Amino acid sequence: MQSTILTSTPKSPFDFHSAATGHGWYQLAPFRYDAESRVLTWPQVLPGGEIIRIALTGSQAHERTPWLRAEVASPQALDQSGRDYVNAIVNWVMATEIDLQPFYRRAAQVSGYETAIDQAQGRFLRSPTLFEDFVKVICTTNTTWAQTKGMVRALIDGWGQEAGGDQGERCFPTAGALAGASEEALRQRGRLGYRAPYVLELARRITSGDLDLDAFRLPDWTTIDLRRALLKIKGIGPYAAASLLTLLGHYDHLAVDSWTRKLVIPRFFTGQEQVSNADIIAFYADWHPYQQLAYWYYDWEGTGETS
DNA sequence: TTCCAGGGGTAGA
DNA sequence: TCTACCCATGGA
Repeated sequence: MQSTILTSTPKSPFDFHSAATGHGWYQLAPFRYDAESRVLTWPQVLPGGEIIRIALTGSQAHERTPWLRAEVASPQALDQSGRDYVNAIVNWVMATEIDLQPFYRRAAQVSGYETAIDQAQGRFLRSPTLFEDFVKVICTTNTTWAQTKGMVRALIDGWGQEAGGDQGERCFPTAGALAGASEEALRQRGRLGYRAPYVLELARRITSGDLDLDAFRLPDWTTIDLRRALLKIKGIGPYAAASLLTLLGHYDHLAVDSWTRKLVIPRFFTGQEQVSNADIIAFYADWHPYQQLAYWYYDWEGTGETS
């Protein structure tokens, strides 16, 4: 096993722990996060089929110069293209390119965002591929978090490549691997239930070249067009599209779901009956284009609410 | 047993 | 665009 160290410089400010744990993704396999040592690890298939293991660490909010460090264990030493590939992946996963300063400038004018600013919160951990994020988002719909974790685990156990190592780790399955599965197997063994045809169609469209998820990363999408394109994919509805928009760095579409209402109404609409979703969207309108960050990174716990 | 989880597709209006 | 209805799964 060879070891390669790769380093990069995220946009300032950057806090590795905040970036890793900003939302629940770090709890989903094949990610593993050690909160004590603050190391995020996962096994990764390279385009050539080689399996590597990535261990990420990074700077804390108050360090003068932000840094991200990837320790890569691979069967053979990484060549330049392998290093470039891993570099691109780790920076994508940690969302290091996002400039949070405009959001902080706005947030500094109101209370409730002191923790977010102090701890450099505002990034959302992404999976190495958009396929993985699309599947995981589909696995969060109309179910509990415990079951989401179970579905992702079952997909990895059933269709992910073995990563070696002493704990029987596996990679997240490629689109090709899931495209070859039967719907029945995804329903039962993958625990996807009625989501199975959605994941299967997604995997098959990608494998056939009918759908290129990476096109969604292009910077020239308007949020409204991107959302419209996401909604055309089977299994992606308003909630899932909003989650994916956030992961893709579009924060100017606030998705109001049952959880949003549970947090926002008692805090900002006390005593009001019949608060509509439109009322909540209007409440956040002057945060444009950071509505989603304003909602997500408000210090709900600091106000007695739980999140 | 029944309900429901930070939904989504479809038919029908 | 909106509403009713159905869709698997598993924990409470």
